[in-house]
Amino acid sequence: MTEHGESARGEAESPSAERGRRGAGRDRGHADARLRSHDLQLDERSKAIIEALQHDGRRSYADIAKEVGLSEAAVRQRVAKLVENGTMQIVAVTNPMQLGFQRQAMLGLQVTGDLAPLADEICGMEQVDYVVAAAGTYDLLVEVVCEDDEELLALLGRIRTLPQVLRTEVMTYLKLWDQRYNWGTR
Amino acid sequence: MTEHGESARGEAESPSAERGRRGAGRDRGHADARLRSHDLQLDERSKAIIEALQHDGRRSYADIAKEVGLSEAAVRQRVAKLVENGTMQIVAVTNPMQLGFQRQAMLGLQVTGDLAPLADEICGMEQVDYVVAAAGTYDLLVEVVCEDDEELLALLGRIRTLPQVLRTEVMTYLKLWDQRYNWGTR
DNA sequence: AATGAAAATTTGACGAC
DNA sequence: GTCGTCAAATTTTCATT
Repeated sequence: MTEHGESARGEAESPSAERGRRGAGRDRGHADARLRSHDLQLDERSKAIIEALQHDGRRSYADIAKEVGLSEAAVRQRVAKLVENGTMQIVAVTNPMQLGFQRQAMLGLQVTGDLAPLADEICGMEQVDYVVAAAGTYDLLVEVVCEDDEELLALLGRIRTLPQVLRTEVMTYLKLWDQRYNWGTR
Repeated sequence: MTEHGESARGEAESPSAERGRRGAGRDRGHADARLRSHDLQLDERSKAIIEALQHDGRRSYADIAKEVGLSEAAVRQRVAKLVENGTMQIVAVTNPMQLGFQRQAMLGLQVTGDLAPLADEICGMEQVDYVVAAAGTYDLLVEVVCEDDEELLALLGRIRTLPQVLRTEVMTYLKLWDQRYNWGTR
């Protein structure tokens, strides 16, 4: 079944399906904003389904069904809906460290001018995995993942060269303590 | 993703399976550090497998096999190994916004004393989804996801009350631009 | 890594609540 | 609209090479 595979990402283009928290796909605005957060009211069983899949995205529907007290078909339908909604997506997430990316950092950028085009340009850089506009000291927060210091240095050079970037602060990661993705079920 | 997540930061039970990037699980130290990043050399087919699963974590092995030119069994074995290693994990990631968490922020903390116990305590707060020790202006970067401003305010109150926290800067998220999780295959 | 057979799961359709 | 049952198709598992 390529299917469910497909359906799962089928809409890859589908908005929220594209991202979870950091590390999830890359969706930006939600294309289908039909469903607003306040419209969503998950019952306990859907939450349980999400929790199960947050632990193991390939767990069988039958297995989950037994756990939450629904039929396999019901679980399947709910998962499909959650994915269509963009409420959830099932994906592989990789470990940068294990893959040889040993230098991660958060960049705090103070910029001038229109944020959108700048953000787009920065998003286009392959070492960048997270770009968010913020209110506070920095206008843009950018998380980057590099193989080593040399790559980070080169990246900083490119970013600082951008005309709109006034100041760049580098917050090098020393140790990652915690990271979660269990929204909606806490 | 304990895998990469985990390996990155922990060895949760399944290491990387527990986290991707932000938003992935919550692994911290890697128990099975057998595999160090520099030991890892993925061939093109494993990369292709990872890429396929990054798009759709439930895609069938048979389907992937056709695409990468391996047998189903081979794909399955490689995936199992990648997950065991903590290089990758397949999980559901949810969209905070869609689930009613409309206030996200990055907190920059300046602290004193031993970082570890403080980081652990902050990790224990349910609104916290990402804690990283950094070099720079802030000792600790904490990403939080709240339902609303009231919850954020309450959380800030708790954090600022902690004896070790000298200063807290709040960088409220205005717009999420990009978020990726395709490490290892860029 | 690949093959083949057995077991389990997913899929799609249909009916019921 | 959501759920459950059922049979068919597909996939996964496991032993084997």
